[in-house]
Amino acid sequence: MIKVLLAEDQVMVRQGLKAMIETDEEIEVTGEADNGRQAVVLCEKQLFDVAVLDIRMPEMDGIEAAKVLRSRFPHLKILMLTTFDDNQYIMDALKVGVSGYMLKDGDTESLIRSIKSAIKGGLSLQDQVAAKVVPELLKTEEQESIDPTLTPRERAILKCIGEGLNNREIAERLGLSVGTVKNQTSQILDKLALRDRTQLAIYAIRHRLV
Amino acid sequence: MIKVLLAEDQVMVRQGLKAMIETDEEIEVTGEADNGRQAVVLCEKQLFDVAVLDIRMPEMDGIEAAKVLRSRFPHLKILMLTTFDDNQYIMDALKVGVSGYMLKDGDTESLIRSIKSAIKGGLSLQDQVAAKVVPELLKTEEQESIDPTLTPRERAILKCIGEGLNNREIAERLGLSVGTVKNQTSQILDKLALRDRTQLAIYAIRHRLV
DNA sequence: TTACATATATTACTTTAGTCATTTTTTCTG
DNA sequence: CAGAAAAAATGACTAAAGTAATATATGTAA
Repeated sequence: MIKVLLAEDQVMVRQGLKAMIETDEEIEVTGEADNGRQAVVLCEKQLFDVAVLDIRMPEMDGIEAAKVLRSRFPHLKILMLTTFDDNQYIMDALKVGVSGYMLKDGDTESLIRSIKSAIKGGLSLQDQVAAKVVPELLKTEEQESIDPTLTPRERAILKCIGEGLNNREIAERLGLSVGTVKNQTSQILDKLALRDRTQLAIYAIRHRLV
Repeated sequence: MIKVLLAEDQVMVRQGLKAMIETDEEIEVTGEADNGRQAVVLCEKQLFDVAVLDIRMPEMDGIEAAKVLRSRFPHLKILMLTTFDDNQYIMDALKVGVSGYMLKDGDTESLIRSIKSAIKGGLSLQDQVAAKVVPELLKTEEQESIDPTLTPRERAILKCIGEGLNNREIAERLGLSVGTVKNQTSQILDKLALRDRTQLAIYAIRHRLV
């Protein structure tokens, strides 16, 4: 039997959710809370498998509560529930490490499916939510392609610069003389049309060489 | 009626999928292909709403095909189908902009749900897939908190260094003398226990100051 | 007001980075 | 093997970065 804690400040919504959840005979709502703080207190007294938290609650909101619960009860799975598909909320929740994020206007089956999936280590994202959040996450992933005229040696040096090494350290690591490293660095600066190693380091990081 | 193109090299699997998909009376498989190239050719002749592509196919794989289809037929929604939940594949597919990524061992309903969701602009990620890929994407998002002992001025200078400015440029931008900028930089180096401005630039970027 | 802290500036100095012309060494290729 | 091409090294130089001690203004709390 899956024990669920339901935290939601609007009583009617909470009762509706409880009824929805308990249509499944493997799941049981064994705790209810009006806000995040109450949810945390309840978790200290009772054992739950899954906590379903509304994002917007008085006193302590869902994100805060999730953060606390994640650190104190690592095995507890957390599902966020909201009417808003606000990007920032989604990001925050994902960073905390919740097991799912669903909109309240979802249907009974998907809520139940999410609870069961959370137990198995899955992460439930409703399709509209995923469609919003994944492109957002990918933004930081994109990297412009690195200048192809750089030789492997030059790339190696550029990488070292991106790690913050000075010329002597680079020379040691690559088995070159300091003078050679300087010369190569000049070459790289030339090819990339940059001015100094600081700009090279920035370039290296932005192009994910390091 | 939703018109679906099904690209999958194993005939039996393809027929199985077709049967599964067509249990829904709103969806119809109006095209079948053995590989990515054929899929592209078919799309040039016929109009489809959704293309379901196997990742692994001879001649042209699903990712390649997806790339081509996305650029030539922007309104066509693409779902990737695979037996492997390989991280790299998922990333590649998401970067191309597919509308979903599902494992072949999924059930009929979820496949149909994904097709319908794709039409509406959703992005279907099975829970196991999302659980793998989202933490991966978040990795690059994390930023350690910046040293709180830095003064606002020092932060401003650090930011400038992170943009690749030299001391003269920083002095101009902030209305200081070059000497002051140097002194402040020394201060920052001291506080952050770093050695030179290159390492400062790296710090600035990693901490999302720039 | 005194005294103290803070921010900025100045000066003089050392070290590192970067440029450039030239040479040496290595590697490849006919 | 000869000779060209590429990679690495040298040395001499300039410019920029970084250090450190000290000076000057400005505001603020005792």
